[in-house]
Amino acid sequence: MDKQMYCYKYPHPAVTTDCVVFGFDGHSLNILLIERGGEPYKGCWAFPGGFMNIDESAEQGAMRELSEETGLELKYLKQFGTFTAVNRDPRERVITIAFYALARKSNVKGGDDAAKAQWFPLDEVPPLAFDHDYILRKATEQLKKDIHFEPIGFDLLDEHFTMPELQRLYESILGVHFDRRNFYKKMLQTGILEEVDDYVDDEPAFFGAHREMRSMSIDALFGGLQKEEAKQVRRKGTKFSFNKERYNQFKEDKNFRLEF
Amino acid sequence: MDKQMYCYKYPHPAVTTDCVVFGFDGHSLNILLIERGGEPYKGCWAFPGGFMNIDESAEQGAMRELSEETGLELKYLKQFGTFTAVNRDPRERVITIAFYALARKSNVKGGDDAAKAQWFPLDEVPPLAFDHDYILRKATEQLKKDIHFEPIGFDLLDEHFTMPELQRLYESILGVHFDRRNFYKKMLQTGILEEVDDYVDDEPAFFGAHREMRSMSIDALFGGLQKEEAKQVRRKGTKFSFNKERYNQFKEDKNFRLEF
DNA sequence: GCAAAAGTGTTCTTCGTACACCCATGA
DNA sequence: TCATGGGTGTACGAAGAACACTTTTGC
Repeated sequence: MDKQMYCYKYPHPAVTTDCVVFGFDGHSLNILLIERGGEPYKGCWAFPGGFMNIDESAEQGAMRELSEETGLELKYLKQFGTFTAVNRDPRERVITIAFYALARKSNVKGGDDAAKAQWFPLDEVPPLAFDHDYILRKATEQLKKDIHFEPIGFDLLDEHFTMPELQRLYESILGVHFDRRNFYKKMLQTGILEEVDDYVDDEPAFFGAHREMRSMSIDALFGGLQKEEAKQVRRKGTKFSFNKERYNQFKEDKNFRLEF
Repeated sequence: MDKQMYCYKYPHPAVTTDCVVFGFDGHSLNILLIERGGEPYKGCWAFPGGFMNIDESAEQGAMRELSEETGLELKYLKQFGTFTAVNRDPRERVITIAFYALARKSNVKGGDDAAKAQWFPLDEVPPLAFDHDYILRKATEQLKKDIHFEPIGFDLLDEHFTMPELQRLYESILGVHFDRRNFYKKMLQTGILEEVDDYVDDEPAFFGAHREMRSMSIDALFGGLQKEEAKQVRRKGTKFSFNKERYNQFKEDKNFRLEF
């Protein structure tokens, strides 16, 4: 069993997958690295990944390795390049198929192959194993391009988020600063955001309990005041959520853009 | 020699490259296919490509195969995806790294591995071998995306081209129709096009030969007429060329777009 | 109560789009 | 001479960019 070998008439490269996992801590963009437990590059930081099995697709392999090494179960991986330089691995000829993933930052623990897994802010990434520095550069370039056209930013935030959080995310990814008012306007007029009444429970008991029972006269009496009051109560940082149905409608419009 | 085998502890997939070559005949977008001379899919049409050698990168392999099978020597290949479905090749586990290329349509002759190579308009492509139909769809999607941001269209045209030619190219790729005036305006205001005086030799001998010798009085005398005449002579379809230096300047501007 | 962050509207400029006529060429 | 295709300018509307003050919250 141990001595079984797989033989081919022509030499075959080994094929690995690598996964660049992005996360957002509210202020800067991070990536998830594992410290390599074995040679080569033992002790160096590298992307989660490993050899693709012969009976799985690259996507499946990348997800399996990600789960084994970090415990993360992500539904979406984006393939952004395959790296084939002849000497990129000292062991043998290895090509790697690279993906990026977007994670809501949660606790990530080390697994089988990884001594440990750890988040690093993008501007404090240590030198990486293999050609992973180069791969990282390509991954961030691709993310920058993609976020202009797809609502992937929301995969990096909690389901409910505030507008300033969203803005900081876009600014981290694109490395630019936006005017707050213009950002609000543009995001809202895409139509894909929904305001969330996170704080509706805090509103005065009268309006909460009797919402359906109010007579016309009470409405008229409290009209202006009621709106004012509700607004004040709700505002502790207005929360929004991404509305996927609306996105599916809007993206058909040729003029729909998420661009800035 | 014939019996030498390459053996590995774990099974390795074979790795191929495939190349989707786009060409433009002045009216519609074409792709270059070869008729397979061997099994599997003997007699089917497929992209030029083949097994990657162990001592070459995927790019090198793709260019080598392209040259061997079609005689084309192209400087730029764009990697747009790696296809890894487990059963995509009946022989063994094969993954393919796919590129697209842009060619100025010239005479392409069959080579070693290909019984013949032939151009097909995109809307008359026959059923293809392996998963090449799927790969073709991905290639055209990628080309559509890329042409918004990179001046790759010019690689499909002769060095000197007319504005209507350029417009037909964009319309073929994007599948839409543009207003001629708006297309002119937009293309010219990108600043990356240069008008070419292809027909300067045709201008009246007097102005051609004596350009530097004309006295003020003659200039004054012929002023309006001269401009008119020169213009008329030059206009047999104004030719433009792509100015790479200017592109390199302009693309730094954050507002630079080739989009429509 | 003070500092930091959230929320909100208007103006100006730029860009996209819609649209019609003249000229040149070649059948 | 007629039909086809190339070449050009303007006016309107939409979207982007610049910009300041008030309210709320947390220390």
